[in-house]
Amino acid sequence: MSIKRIQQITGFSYSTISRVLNGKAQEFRISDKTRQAIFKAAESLNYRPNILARSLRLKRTYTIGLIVPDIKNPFFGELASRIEKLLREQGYSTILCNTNEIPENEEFYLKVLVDRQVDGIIIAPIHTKEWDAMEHIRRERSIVLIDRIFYETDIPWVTSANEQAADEVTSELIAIGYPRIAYLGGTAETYINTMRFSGYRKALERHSLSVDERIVFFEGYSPEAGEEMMATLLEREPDTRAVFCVNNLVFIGAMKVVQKHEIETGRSIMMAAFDIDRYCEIFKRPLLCARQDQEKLAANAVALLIEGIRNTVGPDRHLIVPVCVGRHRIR
Amino acid sequence: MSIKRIQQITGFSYSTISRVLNGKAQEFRISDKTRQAIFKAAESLNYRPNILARSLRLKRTYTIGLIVPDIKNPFFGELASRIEKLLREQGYSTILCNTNEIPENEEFYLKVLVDRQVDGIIIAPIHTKEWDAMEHIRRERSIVLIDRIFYETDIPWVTSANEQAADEVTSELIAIGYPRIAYLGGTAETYINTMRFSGYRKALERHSLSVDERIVFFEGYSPEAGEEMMATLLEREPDTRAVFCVNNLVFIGAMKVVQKHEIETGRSIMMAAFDIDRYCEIFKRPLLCARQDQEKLAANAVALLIEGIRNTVGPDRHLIVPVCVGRHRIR
DNA sequence: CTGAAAGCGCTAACAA
DNA sequence: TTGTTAGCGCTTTCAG
Repeated sequence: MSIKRIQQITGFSYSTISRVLNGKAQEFRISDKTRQAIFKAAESLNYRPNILARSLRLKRTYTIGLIVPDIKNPFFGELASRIEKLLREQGYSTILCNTNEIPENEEFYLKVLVDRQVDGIIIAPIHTKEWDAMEHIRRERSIVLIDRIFYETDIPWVTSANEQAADEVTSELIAIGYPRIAYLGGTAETYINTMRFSGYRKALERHSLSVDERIVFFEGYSPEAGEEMMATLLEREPDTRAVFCVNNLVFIGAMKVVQKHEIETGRSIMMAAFDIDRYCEIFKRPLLCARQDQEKLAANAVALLIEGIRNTVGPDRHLIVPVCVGRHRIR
Repeated sequence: MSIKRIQQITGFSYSTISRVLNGKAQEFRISDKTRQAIFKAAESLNYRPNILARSLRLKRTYTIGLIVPDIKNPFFGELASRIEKLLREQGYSTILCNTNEIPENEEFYLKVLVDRQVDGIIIAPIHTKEWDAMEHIRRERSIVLIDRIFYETDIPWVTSANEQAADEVTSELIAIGYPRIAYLGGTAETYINTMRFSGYRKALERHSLSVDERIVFFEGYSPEAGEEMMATLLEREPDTRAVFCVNNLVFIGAMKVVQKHEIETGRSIMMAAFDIDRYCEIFKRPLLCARQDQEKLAANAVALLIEGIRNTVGPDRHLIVPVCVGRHRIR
């Protein structure tokens, strides 16, 4: 009833009012006093356009869906925070979808977002490849993969240089005197795990070392998985000296076990992991960290998404963001 | 065009189709074969209702807004994760609004959510009291405050027993031999800081100790604030032995400084804070932690919100959730 | 048991 | 420069 209300007051028609309110006064050469009058009325009525009606008409909702596997993970927390901010600045609202690493949830949320007619979707998928529903959806909607991507797809994506960074981390560990490095990984077959493990393997091979399956684990990305893997590892190989964790959460879980072990045995273990820069600062122990560039990940994902929405797809729709590998020790 | 399409195929009218599709077949005693036919057509067309149109008509969007100060903070990350899940289970989608601790953003987001006609809003506010816009909004929309609340308001809220927990933490510190405890707090005047500081003060007073303003700081809730407060503290009082941090982030920042200090001086500092249970598990040092019950916070907030939406407000619209205080040391 | 038709609030094509 | 009007897709009276 709102535009109607303005029309009752000012006497101008729907269209004129709509035009003025949408900043098209110039375009339609609407007289200044008409414009003023409409603005005044709108203001006095505290007019707010009905976004639902507009969206229904325009078939654009200015809403995007963000699907992440675990918003509790500070890595995704920061990513979400950056993405949401950038989208907001472009006038979009963000619907948060937390899949909890459960593939069924991912499929479910995708449907929800389509039903809600979001203009686009940014997703860090659990699935490792495009499935039927997704293939269907992306034909009519802008989608961008972030962090975790599909091996072969022409869906735009942005991810980190996971393989290279894992390679660097492993090489560095070898260089500083740890030829035997355990690997605590995420779920097998998963993109992130595959790439990071591949980097780990390549570094070993370059140094004429080979992967020892007894110290390699693919259990999952959670603290619980980390704890379990580390416990099993130390049971099997109590004199482990170096461990590479696939992510921050696995690191957290592993550290629980490591701390106890170090106290009990007096032997220390060198730890390395992705995205533990926050922890690096507050541990007395030396740590090796591969730090993803969340700013670039988020910025590129949003840029690709908007390009998709505006149908102005650039040439580089697949981006790999460099990762910063660094040793750390409190001085 | 979708219901129209079904009507073209089946020949039944809009209303009949709408009724069947909304499960009102029984209510309107629609014949079985009509029902079947409509369902079949819907299925074959892969019919999905247009939520926008429905919302426009019904004036309900099945969307709620979640406003948090900092989604990067794992505390809010977990809270968001739980809230989103519970809402999802009730058929609601969640719009994420991250204010970044900036009051202007809060006001802005509130407007956005109203414009988007969300059915309700869950907010951990930065503002410390109801401001004009908010007062207006809550008349026509269900709002629930979580974590941070307003002192005097009849807006439903749920928060933790902050004062009591801070009191317990402080008493425990005193009991185990630390009569002189520094307090690293959040922004002054803020609800959380006020309550926790009050608990701290009460515990001291009960033990006939008084607050020493030289070791009390109200800088903010971020790691940066924590780092700065801790640095200033140690400059002023290099032989500080115990510190109480207002939250997990301040703790993180403070720990950076503490670690260095301990290495340089050989003197250790007893640390206590809210919501550092994750860290407790991975530090060798003893730690004292007040752990908020996020499950209850989230569940109650959602329950209150839904009550508000359904207009079935119960008697207890203001809830205080107990906090678990515990010492920790890796065995 | 089923249908006709109004209307949610807005935009835009077409007229004037 | 402004107005008329048709719809976007749905729900729901009111009328059979």
